[in-house]
Amino acid sequence: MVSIKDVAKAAGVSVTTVSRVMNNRGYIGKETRKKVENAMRELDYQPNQIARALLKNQSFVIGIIVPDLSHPLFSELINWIEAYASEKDYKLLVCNSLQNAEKETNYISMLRKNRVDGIIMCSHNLDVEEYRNVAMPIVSFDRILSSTIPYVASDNYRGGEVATNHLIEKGCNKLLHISGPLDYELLPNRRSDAFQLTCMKSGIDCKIIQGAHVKATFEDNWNFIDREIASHLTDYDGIFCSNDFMAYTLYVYASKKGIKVPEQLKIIGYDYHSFTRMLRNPSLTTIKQPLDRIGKRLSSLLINQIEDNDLDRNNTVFDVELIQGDTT
Amino acid sequence: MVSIKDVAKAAGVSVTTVSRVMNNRGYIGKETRKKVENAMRELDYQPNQIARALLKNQSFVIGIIVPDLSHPLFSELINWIEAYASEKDYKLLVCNSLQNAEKETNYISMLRKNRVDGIIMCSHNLDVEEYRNVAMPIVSFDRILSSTIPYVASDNYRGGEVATNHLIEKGCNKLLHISGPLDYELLPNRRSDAFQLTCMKSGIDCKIIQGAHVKATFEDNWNFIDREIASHLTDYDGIFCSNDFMAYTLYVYASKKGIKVPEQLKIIGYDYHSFTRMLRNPSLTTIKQPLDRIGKRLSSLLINQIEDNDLDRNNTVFDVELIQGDTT
DNA sequence: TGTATTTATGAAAACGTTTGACATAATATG
DNA sequence: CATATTATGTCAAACGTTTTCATAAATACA
Repeated sequence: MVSIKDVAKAAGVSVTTVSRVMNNRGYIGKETRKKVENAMRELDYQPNQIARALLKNQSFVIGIIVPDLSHPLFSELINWIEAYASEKDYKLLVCNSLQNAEKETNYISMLRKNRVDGIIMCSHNLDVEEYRNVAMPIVSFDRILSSTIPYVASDNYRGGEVATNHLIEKGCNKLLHISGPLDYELLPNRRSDAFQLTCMKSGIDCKIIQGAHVKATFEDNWNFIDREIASHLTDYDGIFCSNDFMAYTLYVYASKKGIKVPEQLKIIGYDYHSFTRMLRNPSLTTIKQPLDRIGKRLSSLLINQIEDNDLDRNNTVFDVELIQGDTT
Repeated sequence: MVSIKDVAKAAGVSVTTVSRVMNNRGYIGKETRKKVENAMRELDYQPNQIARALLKNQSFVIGIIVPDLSHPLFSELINWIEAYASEKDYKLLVCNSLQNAEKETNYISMLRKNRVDGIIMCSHNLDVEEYRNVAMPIVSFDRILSSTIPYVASDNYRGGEVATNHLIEKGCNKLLHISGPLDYELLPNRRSDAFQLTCMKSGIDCKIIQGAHVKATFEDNWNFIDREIASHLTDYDGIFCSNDFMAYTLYVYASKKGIKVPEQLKIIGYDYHSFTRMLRNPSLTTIKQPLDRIGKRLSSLLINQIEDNDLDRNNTVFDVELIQGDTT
């Protein structure tokens, strides 16, 4: 590959001068600049960013770890993160933890070895201390890792509250909530807290069943419903699902069993990612997380940290929005 | 950050020795090895891959350019590519061209500057010569770039044929095909060729309308149908859409207009990505591209090229599969 | 004219690795 | 005992940049 030396030789100047032309530093003669620029063009010179990164100790790469690359929630998030990051000249190294703790550890270590400038953690399979030891700018999506690691999330509590109240307002008396796994202390668990408290406040019968997994296929969800919910499905007149896939599967299941939605059973989901936006038969009532803002915020928060400018570095919680669909 | 020098100092040996321990080269005393390993552990030493990359002229990073990161076709593809690449210790730098020629050019140049080991091109907004000048291992998805750049695709012609014949077998007489943009010479255009030829062979009336865009939302598709198709929708009894989103939108449109699917109108799509796999109301009849195999193949083809081993380097075309859904 | 300032350029060190060329000690071979 | 082999380790160059320092020429100022 052609290096700065080749350019220097071709232009008849020193490498210093070439570097100065590239970076617009110091004084450069008009003639010299032209000679150098011509040489660069003729040789199709591509400055080696790796060398630069080594010297400056800054790679302009940020790593992102997600639990499932093919999940619309995360692919959309990555989409927005990339959009903002690339504006600021950062590139994205994507890692797919597959919800596997060992893989996640390995990815973190890999990112450290590769001297990325920072990490966006969207996958959470480790204990919080492990993230604290990373010693590198981090931001987190949907989980509090430590007081020094900013997080971004939608207002999960409010989302759960809005969803629950919506069902109640629509006349539901007996509510079920299908939550995600509640074992780790994740912010989406607040949806379930809100569900419970809101029901209590309104004096409404309610129940929570765990079972909405990120990586679940339609069949996984279907089987879960068949196993855990089916027998007392008619006991409920409103169900709040912690994600849209589960909500959609539940709709299909109920329909197939002859239960009319929304007349007999009302269903509300959570997320409103690309899948849900495309869905029209029926369209799903759901709670929208503003993935565009979340993604941009994750990037900007991380980049602020990296560049150590004293702009905003606070945890950010975005408003959610009720999307009225056909299922309530 | 702690460097090899710090480890050497802590272990009381030279940097060469530390390097030897890490890479298992040359002779190392048992005691020495232990001392070095302890020092590495104690200092939490992370060998700088950037320095390594500079020296070895190999970054173990591959770049991938897609037209839309949030599109399930590409996020699934990336998912599989990452799976295989990470097995082989390669990392993925993702780029989102947004179907914009200038952005695509910039990304290619960026990837060159960053000395990625190779590029997987899934976005095609430039003339073929531009790719030939890249001077770096490349593989391409769904487009022939040159005789030296291997491509991977599903058997688009066969897919179009299977789809068309399926409609005919189901009794359709007047067929419409909604194709993607046919301007660039892309392999998916073969679906349209196949449609036309198959109809001719069977002596069936047919028409092709361009309009299935990758980045289209439900509304975009809806408006397109409303504008271009609606008035003569009842003229057709079978429609082959070049992607599943268009097929789904069309289904919803037809239903809303009181046209019974599949009784009065049969609809078949193309892709069978995560959106379609989740869809059950109705499930879509479609042609499946094996994204898992395509993704793995793209990676392995590129890595073979990078590592210059004389394993298989041929263009690869994967069989498609008819997925029988409720819309035909 | 003399001197300070501005402009233009180059040499060399540094970033963190790997590696080929050596150096030395210990052990084996003849 | 001389020599070859094996084991262990050190030195320094190299990868492609940026940047500090030094120097030289040109210009400005008195």
